Amino acid sequence: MPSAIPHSTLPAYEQIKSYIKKQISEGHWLPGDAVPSESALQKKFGLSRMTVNRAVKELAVEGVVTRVRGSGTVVAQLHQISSTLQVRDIREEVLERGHTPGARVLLVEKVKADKALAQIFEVRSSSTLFHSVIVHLENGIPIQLEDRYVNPQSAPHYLEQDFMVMTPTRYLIDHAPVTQASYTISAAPATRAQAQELAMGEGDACLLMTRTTISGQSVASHARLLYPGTRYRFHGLFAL
Amino acid sequence: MPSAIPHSTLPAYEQIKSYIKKQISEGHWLPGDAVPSESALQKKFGLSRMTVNRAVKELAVEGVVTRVRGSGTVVAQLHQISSTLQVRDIREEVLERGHTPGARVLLVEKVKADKALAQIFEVRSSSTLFHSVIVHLENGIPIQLEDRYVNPQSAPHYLEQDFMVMTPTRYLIDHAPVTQASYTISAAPATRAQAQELAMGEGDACLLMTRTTISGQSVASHARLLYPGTRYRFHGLFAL
DNA sequence: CAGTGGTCTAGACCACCGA
DNA sequence: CGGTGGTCTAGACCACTGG
Repeated sequence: MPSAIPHSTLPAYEQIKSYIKKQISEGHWLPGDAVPSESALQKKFGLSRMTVNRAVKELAVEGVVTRVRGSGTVVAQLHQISSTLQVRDIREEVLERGHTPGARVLLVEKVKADKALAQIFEVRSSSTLFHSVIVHLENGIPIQLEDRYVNPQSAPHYLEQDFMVMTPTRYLIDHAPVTQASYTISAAPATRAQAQELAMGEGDACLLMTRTTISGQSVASHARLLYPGTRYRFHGLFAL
Repeated sequence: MPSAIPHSTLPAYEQIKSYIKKQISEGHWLPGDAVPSESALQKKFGLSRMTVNRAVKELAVEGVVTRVRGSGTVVAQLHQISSTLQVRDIREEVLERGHTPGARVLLVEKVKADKALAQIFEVRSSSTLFHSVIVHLENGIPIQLEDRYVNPQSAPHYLEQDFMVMTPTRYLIDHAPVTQASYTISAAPATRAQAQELAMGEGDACLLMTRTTISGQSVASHARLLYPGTRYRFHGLFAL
């Protein structure tokens, strides 16, 4: 009697997951408490071990439980409020909100890498880099000042793009497949020039995201993304 | 001939994952390109379909590929630079850095919910709430101003805690199991009072995280966490 | 319709942990 | 040592997609 999918019902492994999450969220199983072993759950639900294993393994990936081979499964100690922070193309983000994206290209140029840039890109000082500065708009209002350097080796035709319609992020995604990226989020006051472009006051609080992406073996791009603190925020959601 | 784990080597499914990720990161397969079907990979690697399925399924969960039932698997369009942003207990974070945590308790009180708080907590106006304001220190330097409201129903003994040694976050994790949490990250200027507690200037840029956690059926806590923009940042890392 | 991925089974061998 | 989770197999039925 294979395939016990009860038709129009949740998959069996989802039911096991729900059961376990319910016990935890209702406080019956506290952090550190043991979760029934796979064989126990197998008997309880009348399912094969592979199915039970999938359910509990996914909960472990989600950080709900902790598994130790040879020892057992326990309710995770730290219900870390972790969730994937989506870092996406700003233009697509605006479109998704049903608003009108826009861009003002302030600068597109070649530059020689100074010491700091050379270190970030792991190239010799005075190597050529591409540089662009763009203000992104949402319904005509500035929401991001993008100051970006690009490695010519990763995207030789970067400077020829029309950044009014194709954002640098989008172009790089398509032409320099990302293998790694690191970012930091902090806060910074707007300089006089930045404040002017973002239509805010000098010294006003901004969100600053710096992002470095690696494509293949080389550093492809380094960007400083400045958001008006009052007009932009990152969201996250965590659900058991 | 079961169990073809080649001993001291990566699991078979990891090898398939590596193979696919390598093709993508080397640019052989571009976003939108088809990934070989499970049956094709099965033949290529000489593995059972379940093993192949696990490999590709995990890549789908990680956002590397997109799968459509009946259609096939393609390289994901947007290599979203998404990574789990860990939101953790500040004290544990400081300890992990090998530094000395500290705290100054500025305020611990009962309050009547005003309209805004009543809405957040989904209780009647003028219901009782707990309120605490604490400055968290790292090596004696202020790094977070925590202004938190707590639902008495979720943590009746909240006010009796010694927040010098047990952070509110930690206490709530242990006593009000989190089932959901939502947060936003934005930037804000420090008010005069905030600036004083955080040892910075009035109006200086701060990172502001607001976080609301739900435990069971009720809103357990709402916190405004203010970080000096120059002394604190969130990190993230994404790797294919 | 054939091909795809989604789910499931009933076994199996293994590495590891704690008693 | 027995029990745990980690991995794997060789089948299977199903829902869905596309031509």
